[in-house]
Amino acid sequence: MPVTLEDIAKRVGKSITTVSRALHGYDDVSPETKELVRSVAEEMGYTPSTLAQRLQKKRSDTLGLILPTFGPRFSDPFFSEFLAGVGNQASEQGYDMLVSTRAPGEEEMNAYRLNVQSRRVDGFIVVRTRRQDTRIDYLSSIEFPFVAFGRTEGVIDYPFVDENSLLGMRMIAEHLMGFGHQRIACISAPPYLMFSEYRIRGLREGLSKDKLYLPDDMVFEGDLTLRGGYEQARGILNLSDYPTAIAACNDLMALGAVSAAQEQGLVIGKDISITGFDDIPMAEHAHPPLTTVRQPIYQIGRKVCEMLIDLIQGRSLEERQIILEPELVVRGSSGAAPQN
Amino acid sequence: MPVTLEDIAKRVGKSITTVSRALHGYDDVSPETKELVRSVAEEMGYTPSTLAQRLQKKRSDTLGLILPTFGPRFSDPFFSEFLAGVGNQASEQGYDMLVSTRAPGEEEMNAYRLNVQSRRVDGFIVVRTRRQDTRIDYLSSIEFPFVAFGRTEGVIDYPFVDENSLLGMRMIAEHLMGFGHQRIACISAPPYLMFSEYRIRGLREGLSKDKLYLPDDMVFEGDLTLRGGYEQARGILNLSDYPTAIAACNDLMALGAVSAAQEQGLVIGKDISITGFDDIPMAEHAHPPLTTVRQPIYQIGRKVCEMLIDLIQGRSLEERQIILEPELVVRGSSGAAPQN
DNA sequence: TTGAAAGCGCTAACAA
DNA sequence: TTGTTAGCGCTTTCAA
Repeated sequence: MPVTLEDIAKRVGKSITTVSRALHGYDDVSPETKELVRSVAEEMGYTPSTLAQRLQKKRSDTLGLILPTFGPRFSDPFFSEFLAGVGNQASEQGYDMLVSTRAPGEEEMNAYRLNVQSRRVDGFIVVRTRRQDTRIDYLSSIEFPFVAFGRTEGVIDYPFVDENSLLGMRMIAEHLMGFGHQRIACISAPPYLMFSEYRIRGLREGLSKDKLYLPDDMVFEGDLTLRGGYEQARGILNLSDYPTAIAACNDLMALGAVSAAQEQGLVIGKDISITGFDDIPMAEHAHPPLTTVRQPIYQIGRKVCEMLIDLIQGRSLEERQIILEPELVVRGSSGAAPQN
Repeated sequence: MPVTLEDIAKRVGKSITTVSRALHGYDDVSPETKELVRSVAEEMGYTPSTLAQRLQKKRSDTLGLILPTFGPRFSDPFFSEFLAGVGNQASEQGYDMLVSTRAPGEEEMNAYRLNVQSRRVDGFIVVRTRRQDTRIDYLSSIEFPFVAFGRTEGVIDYPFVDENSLLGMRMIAEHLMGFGHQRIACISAPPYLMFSEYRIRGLREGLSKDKLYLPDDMVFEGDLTLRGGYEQARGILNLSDYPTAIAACNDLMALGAVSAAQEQGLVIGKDISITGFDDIPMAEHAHPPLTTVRQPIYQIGRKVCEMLIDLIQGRSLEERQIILEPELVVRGSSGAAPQN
């Protein structure tokens, strides 16, 4: 049986209240009592029951994070790194993190509702935002604390952190055009995701500066996985007059595309250029290393978490809506457009 | 303010006790009351306070999972998949999952102790076991429920799930020997990890069947990351008379090794064979796809979680110690040894 | 079939 | 400086 305040109280011959206050360092307890209580608590190996503390304080000191995933073989390096960021920040600030995975849909919404209503978490971190995002609609409507990683369509009045995808893809466009590429394909993300639009638009806008166009039939929708990138790239490479560059909307798909191109005997960065987005650790160590746009995922995780805790504790955020400027990382997977 | 039992009690003009029993479907409540209570609860949007329930039941209904990670750029596909398995099983059985990341060491042990003593979790899942594992020593010594993924040195009397690494690497050895490889290097895992020993030993035993040897200077210690595999492989390829095959102890390092070899202009599966272990999703989609040993990571996660819940709920396990037989997956990264 | 009362372990307002 | 009391929201004996 774990040691309780009562056990200590009995041992030192004081009331539970006094013991509680002594342990919290309140200064309306005599130094001697304080010292006594502390040493006895230490000796008895006392640790307060979080359950009891939480019930009394009416807080769970817990942050919720529901990862949107499809199928069992979930393995997105992006999420693991984000998770590490959130998790480390949370534990530094004394918060627990409740993690689960759920495919987008009703089940997912139920998970949000259950966690809210049963008061299991004090706030949520919402990742991979959608153009119309029922999670955000719900949390906003009940004024439940949350911070989003990403934006949604329309006017946004909730706190979020996002990277400037538009600019990121514009940089990719300029980079590729600088290499003389004129025919460029895009492997995009599912259109219901907000960043999908930003990234395609960024690419379009970038290309238009040199009077280049990205026709709709040069946009191939991928599912953000390696396999998805691989499959879309195969489709692209089967075209009679396939493009000289492929800009994928995340690194995983870019890596899949690299794989498909190599399978056809193409030399990446020479016969064809392929770019990604995110700069996951693997991007640097792929062969050839991937030209991509860096998002400081771990740092974003920390930041989002910190904002959420501020929100929960009623502090006002100095920055409520943060858009990070991306950084182009040029590596071997992109090069001069082939002449012919 | 959330709806409480008391609110409902007032509305229906009954006692809190009766409401509680009605909602739990006890049959010492009249059908009418039961029906009334239920509809009112529904209408008022009642959800019980987990905090209160937990305090009263003296259970947290929460499973702990502390991922051992080094540094911020944590992105191990292996863990994400395992996490998904554990998480899905947990939520199906009504358990929450408390996840955190900690580098092995004192901080990590403190996290275990804190979670135990503050009664934040009912049990732990211990991953990536070490030869001498203080986490397991600690949990065993206080008889706290846990299930390990992996084994430790010596006699084992705790519940675990593990794959047969020994056999897995033996299969790799046989596979490579079948292709005529005679000089084989190993990129191993940090030696404090238990599976590191099994895998090296498996490789050794396998090779010895054909009277081949794995000298100590052909074992290169990697850190299980892409970069680690890359760096060790570069070292290996710098040897004047480098081996014709590299057996890495996990897929991530194998992929790093592939990258290093390709950088030297080698054709994988022809000039040099490289194998992995785990069969992470990426293994299939790498170029060339990776020959490896499959571990059903997601399923293992589910199983470990299920066992832990059985343990917590006092059921006896039908199988307390499970060793899964591995499956060799032959793909393009391995082939006939080059002649010369 | 129902309710009163106790208690899970803690914090905090108030009184002494 | 300390203790008494109440209460967080729930479950569960015990008595009616």
